[in-house]
Amino acid sequence: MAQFTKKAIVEAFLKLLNEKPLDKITVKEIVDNCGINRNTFYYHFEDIRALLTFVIDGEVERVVAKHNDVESLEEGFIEAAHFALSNKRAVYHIYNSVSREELERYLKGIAEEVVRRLAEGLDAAREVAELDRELIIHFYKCGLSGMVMDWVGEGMKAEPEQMIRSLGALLEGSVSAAMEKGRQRAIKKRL
Amino acid sequence: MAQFTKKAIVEAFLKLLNEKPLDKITVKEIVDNCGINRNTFYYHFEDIRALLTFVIDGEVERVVAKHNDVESLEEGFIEAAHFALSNKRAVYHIYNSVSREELERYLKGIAEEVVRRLAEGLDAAREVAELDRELIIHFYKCGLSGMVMDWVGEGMKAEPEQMIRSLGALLEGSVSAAMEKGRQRAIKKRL
DNA sequence: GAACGATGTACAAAATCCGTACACCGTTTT
DNA sequence: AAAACGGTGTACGGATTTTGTACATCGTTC
Repeated sequence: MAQFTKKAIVEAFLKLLNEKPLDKITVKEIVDNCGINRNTFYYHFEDIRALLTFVIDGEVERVVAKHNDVESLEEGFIEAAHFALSNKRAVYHIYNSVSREELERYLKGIAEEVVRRLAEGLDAAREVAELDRELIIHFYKCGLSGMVMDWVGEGMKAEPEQMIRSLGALLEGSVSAAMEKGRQRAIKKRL
Repeated sequence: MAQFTKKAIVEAFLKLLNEKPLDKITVKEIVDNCGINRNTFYYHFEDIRALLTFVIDGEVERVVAKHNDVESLEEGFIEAAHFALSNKRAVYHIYNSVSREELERYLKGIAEEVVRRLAEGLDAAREVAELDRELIIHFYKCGLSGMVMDWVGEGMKAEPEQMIRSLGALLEGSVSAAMEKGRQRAIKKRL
């Protein structure tokens, strides 16, 4: 497995993304930048969009994977935020090259996984109507992804640590509270 | 060119060398550490010794290559010294795992190239008897390699910048002076 | 002295990478 | 308008690299 070539492509891509917007980057540039053949690029990725997806997915995976409790999930977020900060211009260029819709789709995908994990951990022992459960998750998903979207849109100024810690506390507390209310309504309905 | 696999091997090796002495490191460990097949190691290197040589040679090359004048040569040295400092334990483990003879052979190889370049630049226009010239180069070669040897042996405490700058000045001045004396003796002899 | 783990080697198969060539498209130049 | 240019995506054969498996050897351990 020449895992390393693929990594080199990603690195070259991030490097270029720190210099210019996505649509100014060509396959040839990437390829020249890490000294491989153009076909090798196409062997690993369908096109530049696929490469972008791969990079983002990789980051996402690093956030979500193996982070099952709230604390380690926070760690994951902080890691990701620092990655974003150290590639500020890259994130900026992605943010401005990709449509809002696509970005939100990505972010909500992550947020959903995150909230769902949190909820799973919290309401494991409780009974909550599926509908309420989904509604609540949906709400928090939007809140979370919206926050991240705005954070990037506003130039990633807020401190990741502080922001994420307090967001984490908020989530942990209010998700369980909301779930509880949902449970009570579910009980009421049943009577 | 899977240049990247070879690099990964080197990195894994350096990482391990930061943890334990050379003779405690196995091929399997290296190979496991970067997720490749054991044969892939043997495809790139004959054995661990060859890998060690490769690593050192690579460093040497970075020092000597493209550094033709005294100033840029100093830069090269400082770079190498910083590499050594950031891999302090690795250098320490190499230092203690390899025989003094071998180490000196390496160091003198580098030193010779360095001094010879310096001398070439300085006595290009002068006439110096070959014998004297070689003697002088030999002397400075030993001085230089000995200094480095001791620097490592004493735990690389001295500041690289300062050390190398003053050593550079000393070399530049005294090599040319020595060469001059050599030239005068050569003239004397001729009469 | 048997079991073990590491080494170094051999070889065939699989995976990866490269060179070349081609069709396509949008932009720029003439 | 036609030609030239530069980028994209694809195809394919051949070269290079990586892997799996197996084996003989050697020093250590039990």
